[in-house]
This record gives sequence, structure tokens and C-alpha cells, in this order.
Amino acid sequence: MDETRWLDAEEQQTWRAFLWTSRLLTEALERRLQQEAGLPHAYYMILAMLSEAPDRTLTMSDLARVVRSSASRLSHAVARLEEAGWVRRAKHPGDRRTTLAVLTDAGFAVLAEAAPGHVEAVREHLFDPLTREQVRQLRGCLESVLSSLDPDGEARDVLPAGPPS
Amino acid sequence: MDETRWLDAEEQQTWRAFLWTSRLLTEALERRLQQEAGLPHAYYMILAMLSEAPDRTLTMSDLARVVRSSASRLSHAVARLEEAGWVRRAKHPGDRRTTLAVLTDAGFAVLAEAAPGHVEAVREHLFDPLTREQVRQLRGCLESVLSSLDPDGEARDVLPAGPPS
DNA sequence: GTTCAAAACTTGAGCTTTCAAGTTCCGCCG
DNA sequence: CGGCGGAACTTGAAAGCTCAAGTTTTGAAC
Repeated sequence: MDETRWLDAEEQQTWRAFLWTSRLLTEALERRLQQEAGLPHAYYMILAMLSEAPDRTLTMSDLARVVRSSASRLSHAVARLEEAGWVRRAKHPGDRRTTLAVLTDAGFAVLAEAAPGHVEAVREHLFDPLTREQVRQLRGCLESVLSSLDPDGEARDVLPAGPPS
Repeated sequence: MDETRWLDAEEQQTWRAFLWTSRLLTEALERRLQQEAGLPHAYYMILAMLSEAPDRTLTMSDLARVVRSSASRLSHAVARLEEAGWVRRAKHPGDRRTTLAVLTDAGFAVLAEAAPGHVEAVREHLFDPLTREQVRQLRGCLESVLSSLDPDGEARDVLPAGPPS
């Protein structure tokens, strides 16, 4: 029997708008990062998250958590970044299983170079088209969706200055 | 000079919420499609868009437009789908450059099998956590962003369509 | 004080996507 | 009608991601 609750017209349009928006936005940012810094967004995020960490250092596990990556993907990515000299691996004193990823000065320089353009692109493509009120609404929607997708609140620990809710 | 307008706290939170939400949502849908139909979302979309086209047929160019894919990516993907027997290529009568992609009955069957679970996942993860009012707001935000990212309105020609998505 | 499951990574193979050519074909300009 | 630029695809190699093992180390149970 066909018990499926299909999407109504409004939902359908919203869903496709979401797909298009997130794809176009991603493409725009990816393109910009690629031409200004020659790295994919995922790699940029690794550098960015390291730069915010104490000593510009995180364990692979923690880094995986904050960039929302699998252990495997991260390991491959850090290998690339290490070849490029942006990141280096170090031993964790006290637990020989865990390895530390450290942002090098060269890596920080690349990030500093890329960041302004990236932020500008985010502003231009996401925030400029929205009114102040819409930004507020969007954030509310995202947080609702997020708390359902992420019941354990892994995101809350990472999002800067999360709401008290 | 440091002319960069960085993101303020609210924008920062909104932006990261967007990243997390779209990633978690994508992962959830991808996982579900993978286990129920064994295909990635991009491939699912190809089948879905073909199923809505007259004669379940589109030129590669048009198909690329509606699934927002590069010509190359689509060509590779259709090659895979053709091996699986879900899609077949045909010659265009009248223009020998263009090739047509046709959804086969087997392909339609796979889609029909996968669609309910997929729609259910979209509903569960995106719409259920939102109030009716929030859906309206979200759609407004997305359309604002979209019209800036897509000034030529390529999306508009594609968005109003029937189920399933 | 051994054993053992689980934690933290890494590795390699397979699949998808991107990038840069390459091919064939249409339509137009002169 | 003869080029010729551009359109519509395809192809192959390189890059990135996923998946399934495999390694080493830890902590805890017995």
C-alpha cells in the first residue's frame, strides 16, 4: 500500500530550493578557494580549525570531530597537507596511539592569505542577499533542523558561543 | 590594509550552523539511499529528473542542467547507470551531436523502490523539525540567496515540478 | 599479570568527481 | 560552398572520498 506522505507543493519547492542553494553556494565558495589558495573547502576547514585551537594543535580525533570528517578521510587529507608543508604530525606525549596535527607557519600563512577572500564570498553570496531579519529566521531554522539531526549536540560544542537553550 | 569585514557573532553562528546542517542532512540522506537502493544521491537525482521528463528522456545537456552537473560528471555517471541497466543512451534524430538519456523500466523500478524511503528521510530530517511558519521563512531565505547566486534564473525553470523528488 | 575489547590511526582498493584534452557535428559568415 | 567558431559529448588521468581491513596501544576485567 502506498502509505508514503509525499511532499506538498510548498515543501517540494522548499526542498529543491535547498538543494540548489546549497549546491550553488558550495560551488561558488569552492571555486573561489580553488583559485585564490588552490585548496578545496574541506582542506581549508582543517587549516581554519587548527588555527583556532590552542597551540594550533589538535588530535586527529578532535580534528575529525570539528571538521565533521571520517578518520580515514582526515588521515588522507592530512597526508596531503603534510606533503605541502601546511601541517605536520607529532606524537602525543602520554598516549602513543594518538597523533597530533599541528598547523605550521607556512600553513597559517596560506590560511591568512585565503581567509579574506573566502569570508568575502560567504558574505556576498549568503548574507548580503538576506535582510537582518531573514538571517535571524534562517539561524532559527537551521538550529531546529540541527538539533534533530544531532541529538547528542556534537555541533553545539563546536559552534562558537552556542546558544544557552 | 585589513579591509576585510569579518563575520560578526551572529553571522558566524549562522554560517557554521549552515555548514553542519547541510553536511549532516546530506550524510543522512546519502546513507539511507545507499542502504535502500545502493546509489548515491547524485545518481538518484538523475533517475528522478528523467522520470519526470516527457518520454522519460532528456538530452545530456538538459539533464546536466537540471541535476546541476558538469558535462563530464554526467557522462561518467550515465555510463555507470547504463552498465547497471537503469538508463540507456539513444541518438537524437535531427542533431547527431546530442545524445539522449532514457530511463529504462528497470531504472524506473529502482527509483520507485527508493523514492518512498528517500522522501520519508527528507521529511523526517528537514520538515518535521520545522514549524509550518519556519518552512515558509526558510523558503523565503533560500529564494533570496538563490536569486543572487543564480541571476539568470536557471533554477526557476527547474523548480516547479511534480513528485517524487 | 594476562587477555581482550575497544580506541586511535593508517593503508589500499574502488568509486566518484574534476580537469584538461580530444572528437564530431552544426550553423553561420563571407 | 568552404571554412571555422562554438556546441555537445566523451575520454583518461589525477585528486578526493568511502569502505573494509590492518596495526598499535590502552584500559579494564578476570
